[in-house]
Amino acid sequence: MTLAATRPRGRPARTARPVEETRSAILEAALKLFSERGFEGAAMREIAALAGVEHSLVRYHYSDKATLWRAALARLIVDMNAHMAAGWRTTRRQPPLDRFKATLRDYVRYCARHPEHARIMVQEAMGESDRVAWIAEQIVGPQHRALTRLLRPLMDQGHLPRVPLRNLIYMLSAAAQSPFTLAGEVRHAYGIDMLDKAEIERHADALIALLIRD
Amino acid sequence: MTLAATRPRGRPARTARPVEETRSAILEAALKLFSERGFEGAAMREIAALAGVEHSLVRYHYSDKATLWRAALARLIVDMNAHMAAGWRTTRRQPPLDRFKATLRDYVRYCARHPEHARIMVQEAMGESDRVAWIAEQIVGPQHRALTRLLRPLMDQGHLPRVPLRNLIYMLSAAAQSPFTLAGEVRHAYGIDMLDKAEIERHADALIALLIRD
DNA sequence: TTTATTTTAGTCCACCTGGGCAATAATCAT
DNA sequence: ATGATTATTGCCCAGGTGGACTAAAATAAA
Repeated sequence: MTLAATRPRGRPARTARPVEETRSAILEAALKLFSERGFEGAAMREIAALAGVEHSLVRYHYSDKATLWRAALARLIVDMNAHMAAGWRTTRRQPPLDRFKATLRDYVRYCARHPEHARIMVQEAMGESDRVAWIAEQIVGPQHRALTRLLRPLMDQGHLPRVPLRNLIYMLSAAAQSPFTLAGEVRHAYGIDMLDKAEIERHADALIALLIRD
Repeated sequence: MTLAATRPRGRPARTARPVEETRSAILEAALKLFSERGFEGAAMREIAALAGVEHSLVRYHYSDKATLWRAALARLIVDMNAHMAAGWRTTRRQPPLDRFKATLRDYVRYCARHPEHARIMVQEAMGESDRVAWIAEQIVGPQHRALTRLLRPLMDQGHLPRVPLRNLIYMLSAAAQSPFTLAGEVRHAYGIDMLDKAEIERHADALIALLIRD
């Protein structure tokens, strides 16, 4: 009893964009909506719409909602590692303390560009879902091990406050991320756009001043 | 065509608990679920169930989902103000720097006991909802004004790093909250319970060491 | 060419969602 | 005692949800 002139089923003629572009668009949309509304709050149909695609296609590429979530986060990590590694290489021959300062600044820039990162971490870190375990194992573990190697010698030389490394890492990351994670709040409370280049650098300066003792 | 022996409609005989207790239970449940799953993710029926109440009753006391959310957050603020004000009074005759340290410690304790607070802030701070505006006006504004009055003289005396106050406030709060907001992650990554008394005090020590220069 | 695989879109479903509404006992005011 | 108000429940609804399944064109393989 179909009466409206509906488009026929199936793959449309005139092929659209290449597959990798489609997958990429889906992951990007997923990241945005998961970070804005949480896992349950983000609807797959909405993610599909944002990626300009039908909702069944999302389930074709990523069979589950959970699978989609994991794929989106995996991409986030790859991006972050690439960003930080690039910055790390460009400071190759500098003295360790300067190198650390540059890395901090680089991390602040990353936080500004990818506020979804911290937001998703917070959203998932409480519930009983197995997503927490996945995050802890895939992301937090490696990241903290790397940070420990970086921070310990600096602390031994007195450039950092002498506190348990674990606590320092959590304070450091949170302090770097916070104004960008809460950018909407800052905008409403202060009328300031945290994504402004000058604001980002100002915050990097503040973080360095807070941490480093030289 | 009802065939099962269903309980009759209406208020049940043998009155249950007093109203204020019911309302309180609802707000508590709401706070828990909103913080764990976000505004959209938390279902009113689930909130009701957690409060041991039928879902229509939630809508009787708090007509909207949005209204319920506001009521829950309002209660959170009242609790926080009470907690912090109490601590503030007990340090009455101490020198300002000691008083500030004690306040920091007290704030860390509050963060440990109420991780929902920070989690909800993060969850709402991005979307376009009017809840962000509400938070900025009702919570962030007053809080930051009070903190500014507290921090400025200490910074002038060189007890704090000389950075823009706004950035300092965001870094300070985030650093205090972070390991408790992410308690689930910490548990998975380090096998440590952040709600343990010793861990809480350890983090307070770390925060004080990070901030204060004397 | 024919055939199999890949990538896309449409449809259906059982379930859950927030909200609306009526029923009803408890409580309070008169 | 009676009538209004308060606090609670049960039930209904239109709309949205994730997921299973089908239809069909594009592409690769034979």
